[in-house]
Amino acid sequence: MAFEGKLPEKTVERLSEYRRTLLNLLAEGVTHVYSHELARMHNITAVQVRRDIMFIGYSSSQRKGYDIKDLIDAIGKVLDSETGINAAIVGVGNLGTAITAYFSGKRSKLNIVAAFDIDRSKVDRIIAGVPCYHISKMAEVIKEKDISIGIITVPADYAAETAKTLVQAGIRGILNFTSVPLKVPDYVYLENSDMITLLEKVAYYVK
Amino acid sequence: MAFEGKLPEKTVERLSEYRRTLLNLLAEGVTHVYSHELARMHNITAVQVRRDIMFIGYSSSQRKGYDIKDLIDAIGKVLDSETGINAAIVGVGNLGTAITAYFSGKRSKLNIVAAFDIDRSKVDRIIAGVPCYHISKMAEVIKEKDISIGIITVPADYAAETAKTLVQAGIRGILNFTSVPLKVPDYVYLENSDMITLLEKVAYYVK
DNA sequence: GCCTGTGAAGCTATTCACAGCT
DNA sequence: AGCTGTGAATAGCTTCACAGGC
Repeated sequence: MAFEGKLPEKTVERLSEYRRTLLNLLAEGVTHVYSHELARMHNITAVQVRRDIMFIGYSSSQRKGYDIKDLIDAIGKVLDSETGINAAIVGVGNLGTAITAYFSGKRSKLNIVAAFDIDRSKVDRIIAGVPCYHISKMAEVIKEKDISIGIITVPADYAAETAKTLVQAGIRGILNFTSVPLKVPDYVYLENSDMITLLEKVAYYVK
Repeated sequence: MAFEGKLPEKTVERLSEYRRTLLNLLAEGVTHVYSHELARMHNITAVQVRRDIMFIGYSSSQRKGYDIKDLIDAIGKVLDSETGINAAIVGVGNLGTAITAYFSGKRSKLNIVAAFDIDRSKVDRIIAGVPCYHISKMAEVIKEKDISIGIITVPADYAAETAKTLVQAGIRGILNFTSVPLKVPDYVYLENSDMITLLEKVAYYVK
């Protein structure tokens, strides 16, 4: 019966990863896993896996490892919102399209339900299963569709104003794929993913 | 005179970010910054900035803040390889194209010099300034062009074999954008960036 | 015997607090 | 007076070591 405060960031990330592995295993007909198996698949230690699972308050009833189905449910219980969460993507370039496509029909509790772009040729079309609106409609559509997460994949020059519009429209979380550091109020959760930094990091350690 | 062991991971990431901000400031004609200014621009504390700069052994000579040009050089001295580093991207879909485009002509010490895909319609063309080869040529081109970093943006099903081929071809670092956890030998530096996990993380904290 | 759950130790990263420079 | 550089303290994360269950 998982009921706890906030989990460590790293644990949240890994739980998301475990879950996908577990779903794959389940699809292959596997019913149980040991912590050391899951660990090996993720290149981490078995203790780490057990620690993470401990955080969500799940316990394996058997000694045949964790019951995969139960574990998936337990992870869902802490990671997912009961009501479901809607996200929108702003910037339907290559990156935006890639991310949208990645998601099409994957999750049930977390969905990209709208895309926005300035380019009139993209507007009013369906991109990877998601309807695309003109950016001038952002605030309106966000409220209408109860969207709480904004994914920013616009060119750098538009990043700041996009973030501002999203915040004003009442978004609660932003996933920023631009290299521009954004300013958002405390109540908005901001996660950055900067490819240039990632590549420079790899380059540093390769050197 | 920066010469030190290995920097903390987070410091490496932030240095990369500082550098881009500093380059922008320089382009605007600014010559000096205080740690607290740089900090505000990145939503972190001034101590953090100073600590990071301390790690690279740079000292501001003046009390007018850090000399931007000098600081950029100092960061370059630790982050960049003297000889330059070449990278290749495997998988020229939307994501691969986006990343390649992001990089076109940006860095001088770090360049994407080749792209690979199975799709014959993409092969032998120039994608965002980078020549695209058929994946069967991977090992050959990697050796020929002295490529030491591989960026994986292929569909999940091909991720594992792509990594294997890259490693066998002598790559030293991998930047993995698929959601598949990869197995690589110790001497290969692996960095993962998983959009699904990032989005689920935002969803968790928004909830 | 082999696996899980977990207190305690160890390590990494951030923040505090302040001395020193100009 | 206002900024930088840094030892010391704290917080966050991972690993060790082992008790307890089948």
